[in-house]
Amino acid sequence: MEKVSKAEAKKGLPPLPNVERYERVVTRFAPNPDGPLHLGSARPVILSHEYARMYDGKFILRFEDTDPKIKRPILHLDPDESSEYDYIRRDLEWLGVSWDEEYIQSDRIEIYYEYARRLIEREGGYVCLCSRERFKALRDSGRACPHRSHSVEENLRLWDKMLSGGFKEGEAVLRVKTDLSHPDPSVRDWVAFRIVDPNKSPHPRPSVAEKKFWAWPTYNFAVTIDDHLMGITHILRAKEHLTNTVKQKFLYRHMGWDTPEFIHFGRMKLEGMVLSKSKIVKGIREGRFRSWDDPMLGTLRALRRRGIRPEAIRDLIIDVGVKPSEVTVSWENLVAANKRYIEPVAERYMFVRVSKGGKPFKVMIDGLGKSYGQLPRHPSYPERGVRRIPCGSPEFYIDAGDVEGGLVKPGLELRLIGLTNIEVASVKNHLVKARSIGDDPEYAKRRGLPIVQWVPVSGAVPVRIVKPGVVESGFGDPGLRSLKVDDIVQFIRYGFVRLDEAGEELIFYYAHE
RNA sequence: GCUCCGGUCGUCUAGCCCGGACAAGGAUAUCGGCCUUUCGAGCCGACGACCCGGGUUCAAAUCCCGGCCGGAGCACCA
Repeated sequence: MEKVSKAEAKKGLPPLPNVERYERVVTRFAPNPDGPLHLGSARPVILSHEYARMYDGKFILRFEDTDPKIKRPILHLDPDESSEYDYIRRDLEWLGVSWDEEYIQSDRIEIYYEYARRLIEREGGYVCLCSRERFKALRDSGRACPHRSHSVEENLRLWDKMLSGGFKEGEAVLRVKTDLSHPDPSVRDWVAFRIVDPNKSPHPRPSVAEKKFWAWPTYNFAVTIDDHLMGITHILRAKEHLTNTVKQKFLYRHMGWDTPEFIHFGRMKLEGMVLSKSKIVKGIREGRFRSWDDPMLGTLRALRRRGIRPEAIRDLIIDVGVKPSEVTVSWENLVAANKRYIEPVAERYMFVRVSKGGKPFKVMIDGLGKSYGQLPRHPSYPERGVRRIPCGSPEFYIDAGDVEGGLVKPGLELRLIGLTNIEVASVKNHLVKARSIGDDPEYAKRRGLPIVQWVPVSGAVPVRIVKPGVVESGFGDPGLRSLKVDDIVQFIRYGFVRLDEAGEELIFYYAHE
């Protein structure tokens, strides 16, 4: 009860500006489907979705796949995906985000063509035949290119030629008239459509490729048309889009449309995590990462595999809010948010590591008068009961770190949690001899004995734990056999882990302490 | 280089628009205590910040100017 209310007590988002101007708040998330989502992309998702929810509005998912050449969309990431771009949908669903409408821009090319025509007719755009270099030279000195003064008729004729494949790549573009003296040269008459040869660079989606489009809208054009057509009222995006907003406002003006509210926030990085798509691709190719869900990565699927809960990510993003400055969230902040969710549900198990060389440390206990140990499933919730851990013989594996760290030495006393107190007699070649000195936990407490975890040799379960950059091996207690894949448990004195694969050996992914 | 935008405890954040009850609040981390058959969780306490310099004002974290530092953009990418 306490913990739940604490997680929910997280402060909400600040109000959105000018909500009263609109009948209903409409937000959207518009990813380029060229890779799975990561923590950075989760920010616009969560924020947009959360605001839509907060105002009982509408949330739209829109795939922006209008570049078949440079940022080629990826259709599938996993073999079992039935439909195109499913990996994005899965990431969103995992995050707990649901959308009211979904669009794919490559299905809407003809719509953009229609609005391009209108733009030309409203004298807001023109077909430019300058080479890239020539236009740049003119633009940088604030001069118009000769095509800017073409008549509407001439522009329409050239536009049709663009559509019908009459121009090769680079020979013509459709430009939006802006301000030739705008301080930012990239704003001056920006490109709305370019030519992409459908034979050389077919769109990855077969249904689109077969239409053989020659003219492709740029991001700024397609976004503006769609945002208007879909009735988006509040656009939340990273501040890398600041100049895009400037550019898009010219198009809104040409078309006679009201502009929505633009809200820009800084980038969000996660300390020590690789988020950059290009770095991930490079790392996978070079073999430094196993795949898109390598535990070193900040992709959502990597975090999920490690046992990070989507609720924690949501809390974190809402806590960070919409500030325009860049933030680097520390891993500890995420861990703290995550613990709030997993600590109350994670049952306790025991795991011991073997030594570096792969050999386990074994302790043989003289005078152990019992055949099982006992551990509460969760110490804070005794009502969940206790687990009996049978031990056929008085032989146990103990953690290599405890022995190597000096906790286990002749003459020293310690307590095997939930089992017994012992006095160590000797330590030789990975074999510890000890004798039981009673089971009383009060004794251990009074004497301040170190309390360590253990695993009975009979029934010990081989365990591997994948951590960022390393894999640790050891044994887990027999109770582990009843776990299912995806279960998150706590290994006592080790940390939280998620069961990833259950075979003869159990493979866990490490979350955090 | 040019054009924008930012700088509050180690980290994240509230406050800044509309100066005063802010000798700056919360979270997390750290340290100490309590509790506990985990070095977990919980509870209590401690530590800890307004980038710097000027100006305006009775009064500045809040307004103005300069500097420094950081970020984003400068594509026929999204």
